[in-house]
Amino acid sequence: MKLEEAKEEFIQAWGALGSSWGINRTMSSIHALLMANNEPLSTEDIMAALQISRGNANMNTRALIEWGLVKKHRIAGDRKEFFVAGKDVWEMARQIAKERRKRELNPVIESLENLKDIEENSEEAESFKKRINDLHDFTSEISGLVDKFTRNDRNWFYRSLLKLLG
Amino acid sequence: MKLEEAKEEFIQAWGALGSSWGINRTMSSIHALLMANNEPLSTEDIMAALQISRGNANMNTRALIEWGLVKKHRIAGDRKEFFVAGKDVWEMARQIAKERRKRELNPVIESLENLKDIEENSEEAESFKKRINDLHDFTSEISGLVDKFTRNDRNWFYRSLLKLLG
DNA sequence: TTTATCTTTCACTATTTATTGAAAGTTTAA
DNA sequence: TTAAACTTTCAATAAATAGTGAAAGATAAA
Repeated sequence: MKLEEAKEEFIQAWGALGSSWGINRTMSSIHALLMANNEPLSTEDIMAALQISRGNANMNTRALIEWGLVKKHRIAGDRKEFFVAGKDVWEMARQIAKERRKRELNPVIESLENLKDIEENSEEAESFKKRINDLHDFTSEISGLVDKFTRNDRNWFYRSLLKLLG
Repeated sequence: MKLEEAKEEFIQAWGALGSSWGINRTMSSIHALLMANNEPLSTEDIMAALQISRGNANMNTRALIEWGLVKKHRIAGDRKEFFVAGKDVWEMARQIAKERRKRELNPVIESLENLKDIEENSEEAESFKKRINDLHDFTSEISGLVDKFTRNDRNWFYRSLLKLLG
């Protein structure tokens, strides 16, 4: 397989993965494009490579920067902004986990906490309360795990993971 | 808070969580509705509770059954089909993890494997190969972890998790 | 300053995804 | 069988989401 061909297929696959995880296709394609290229790319490079508009390229590079997956990069003597993806896969995973925990897990946990004080005591109410409680315990544990993962250095998590995979 | 109010808020929250994870809102709302109600509900109950069409209710209950999150339930003397959600949160999480691994993680791993044989040896190609390799190692490890989680009984995973959280 | 270069915004448009509802299909009791 | 009760399908439509491009906003060299 040729390098360019491989890059394209990778951009394709990564874009598809993103979109099945609620991340827009262009955002993950840009991420893949930057991962596939060692050198920093400008907005225009991205526009050309993915055949997208300036506005779209701009919005999505900014989103990637917000997610901590991409950094701006200045090249001396050039006024353009360039972009590079982080090179460490574990660091990338940590950033994604961190963001998703903040954006999605935390609101649900909060919401479940609010649901705990139901005034009724019927059998139906008790059974509902139990489920909400189980769900709360579960999500809190997952949240704790993700927190450990995002806080600690990757070696710590890696060792634990290996132990777990045993 | 009143029970009915709590149920509605729960359906709301669960629906929102689903849609930020690439699962359609109706599907997760139905799941939440069934989790919130101990008794089996019919398609018509679901239509009425969520104000959705018959076709939509049917498609999404079927999807939930495919995902292993909901079961059909027959009530003696009634020709309708009724639906119930599984009661165990860990079992639910396992089913979801299992499905998503199959649908999303596995195709990416396969795709990354295909990208491994690049004929070029330039510095650029080598760097790309390394990233693909790292990504492959990472996703394979995650896949292995998810596999353990979905295969083993929950006590095993629970113990490991506690160790990890420890 | 001014002006050229680059970035951001946002109303509009296009695309994708979800939903409807009516018709076709299936099942079961009589 | 037949017919009522129920389920499924799918073309049409609606809703949600993503993308465009031109204009406005920055920024920095001259």
